[in-house]
Parts: sequence; C-alpha cells; structure tokens
Amino acid sequence: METSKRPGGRSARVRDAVRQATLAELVERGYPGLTVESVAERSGVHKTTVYRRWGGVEGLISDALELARDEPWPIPDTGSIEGDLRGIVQLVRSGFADPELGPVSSAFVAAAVQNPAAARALHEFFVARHEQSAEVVRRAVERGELPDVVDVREVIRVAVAPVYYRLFVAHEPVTERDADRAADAALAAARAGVL
Amino acid sequence: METSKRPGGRSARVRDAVRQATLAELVERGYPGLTVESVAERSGVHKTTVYRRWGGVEGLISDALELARDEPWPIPDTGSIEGDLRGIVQLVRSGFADPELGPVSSAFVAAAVQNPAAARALHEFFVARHEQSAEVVRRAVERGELPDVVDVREVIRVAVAPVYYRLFVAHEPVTERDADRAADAALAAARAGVL
DNA sequence: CTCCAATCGCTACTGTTGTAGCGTTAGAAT
DNA sequence: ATTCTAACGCTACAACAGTAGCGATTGGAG
Repeated sequence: METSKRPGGRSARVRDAVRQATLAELVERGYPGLTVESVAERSGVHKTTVYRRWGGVEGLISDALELARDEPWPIPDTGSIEGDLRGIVQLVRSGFADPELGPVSSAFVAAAVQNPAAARALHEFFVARHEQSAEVVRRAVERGELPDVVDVREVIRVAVAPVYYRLFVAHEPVTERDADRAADAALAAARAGVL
Repeated sequence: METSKRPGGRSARVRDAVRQATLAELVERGYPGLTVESVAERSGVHKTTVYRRWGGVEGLISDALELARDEPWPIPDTGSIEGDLRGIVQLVRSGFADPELGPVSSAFVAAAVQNPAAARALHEFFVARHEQSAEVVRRAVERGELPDVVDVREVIRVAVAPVYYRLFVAHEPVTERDADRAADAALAAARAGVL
C-alpha cells in the first residue's frame, strides 16, 4: 500500500490507491465483478469518495484506460514487413492470453461495448495504437516492400481485426497460427494494393 | 399483445410475451438498460416468473439469441466471389446500422462479452453463420476463381472481422467503402493462397 | 365433468447499489 | 503557530435486484 511518499497531498494518494485497487480488482474478478464497494474497501478509500470523484464503475474504467493509453508498447523491427506485422499481431494475441494483462484488457473492451465514456476512451487508445503500429508499414513502403498507395493504419486494422473478432465476437479460441495467418492476410491485401 | 391464439397453453403465451418484450426493450434501451423488471412489466408476466424460467437477464439474452440463430439469412449469389463477399460484409454493416435490428445485435455482442452463457450462445450463432456464408467461397472454388486449398470459413472471418473490429473494439464509424475494402482484402488474401 | 399436476401470481423479505447531509481532517498560506 | 478551504469519512437512508413461501389458476387426463 505505502509504496513511497510520493509528491502530492492526500488527494493524490487517494487517487493512486483507487487506481491500483481498480486494476487489481479487474485482474481478479474482471469487469462484470468490478464494483465500487470492492474497490473502496481494497483501496481503503471510502465508498462515497469514490462515487464523488469517479462517479461509479464507468469512471473507474475510463480513468484506468487513460493510464494505459500513455504507456508505450514495443513496436517490432525485424527488418521485413512480414516479421513486423506478425510480431504486432502476436503481441496482441499474447497480451490477451497473459494471466495478468489479459483480464484487464478484456475488461476494457467489455466496458467500452456498453459504456459511452469508456468507448470514447478506448477509441482514443486505439487511435494511438494504430498510429504507433503503422510505423512498420511506413518503413516497409520506404524499403519498397509495399506499394506506396496504402492506407497505413488500415493495414494494421485488417491485421489485428481477426484476433479481436475471434476473442470478443465469435468467441473462438485464437492460436498462434491464427494470428500469423491474420498478419499474412493483411500483408497479401496490402501487396495486392487493395488497402 | 394478443396477436393470435397460437397453439400451446399458458406457458407458451408467457414465453412468447417475454421474448417479445425482451426484444422490444433491447431496441429501446439496449443491453445496459435491460432489466428483468421492465421486461416483466412490459410483457404482463410477473417478475418472479421471469426469474424462475429464465434465471435473470443473461437467460433472457441467451433465449433471444437462440431464436436469432435459427432465422436464415440471405446469402448473396451475384455470380462472382467479389460481389458475393462484398454483399455479405455489407449485410453485416447495414444490419448494425439498422435502427431496429442494430440495437438488438449490438446488445447480443455486449452481453456475450460479459456473460459466459451468452458467449456460448453467440458462438453457436456465428458457427452457423460462418457455415452458411462459406457457401459463396465454395462456389468460387468450384468456378475456379480461387485456389482450392483455402479454409472457406476463414475467408468469411477475415472479411467481416474489420467491420466488427471497428464497431465494437476501436469504436470507429464504418462506411460502405470500409466494408467493401474489407471484403476485397479478404479476397486478395484468398487469391494469394494464405487462407 | 372432475380431478390433478404444473405453472404462474402475489406478498414479504433480504442484500446490494447509489445518494444526502454533516462533521472531520489534511494541507497550504500567512 | 493559526486559520481557512477543499476534500474526505461517516451515518443514515432511498431505490432496486433477486429470493422464498404459499395460494390461485390453467390446461390436460381419465
């Protein structure tokens, strides 16, 4: 609980405690089990305070999402567009398979499907992700691996979409081979010039 | 309320009334606003009866999903794989854009993300959909438009995935052009032999 | 027509979620 | 050190979700 006497007053301590408790609850119980009371109890902050500052479960999610958005993530640079794209899609897949990160990420998606505020926050998150990831496509175009008429962000979308589709829509398992195949499909489309 | 004296006893009437009320509530308020009490009141069936037979909100959703699964949907047959694939993806897109059908479909996705029973029901739904839709790919293979080594269902998945991804994950708008592009991308990948 | 089993409606209750009002405390300024 | 203000903790309460027990109704069987 007492990590280190961080700068900032009581409000800052309360804020950090609630954020940390929110993430911990998401890992343990997921979004359906996320309740204001449990977060309040775990954080040591009173229930009414959480309601006042965050407004409820949706506020807790949105707040956590803004934190996640700012964390950079490692864009692969394997030298070939095929390797880079596969790397990105595998990163998505393994992220959701991770016992610690997976439940939190899934909770974000679940929350956004049903909560306009979280949806906006998640949208911003993906705008940032797409922009960062598109770098691998830009490099490929520079190297002459792809025609230069491509919509760089669309390549990323088409590459990762099947993974999300399987996970959150069709509710099918996603193997590593599935992930590679999705990356390869996006690459084939980009090479054919349809993106 | 009294559509027509359908065959079946009181139980059947109760069942139909609740199902109809569930769909109506989903259209008006969506999944987050779906409550057992409102369904009970609208249907004229008592609250405790709904809890007994359906077990709660998740049961109502699963029941409605089973109904939706059995309804056949029109697979296009334009003569070319490009037209057929585009038709399917546009059908998905327009379905979610429809003011009556859209909220219900979205509610199913939202429910499944957060409710294991609904997730299983939705999975079955998509298994059926994929199987039906794959027919257009099989025909294309027969006509020699595509190599015969393709996983027919995977072509469908890759084609529709970007639409779902935009709608329910990245929360971006989906234009008709986006839908066509997704279909074309899947087609290019299939032609390249990566599916 | 009579009876019977199943299902439904009703009342009452419990537990949880979210809010209101007020007293208290932390931290900054002088 | 003292004072002042914003934020927090606490109690009490209102609203809602979900359950239990029992009596009433339905529709079918003999």
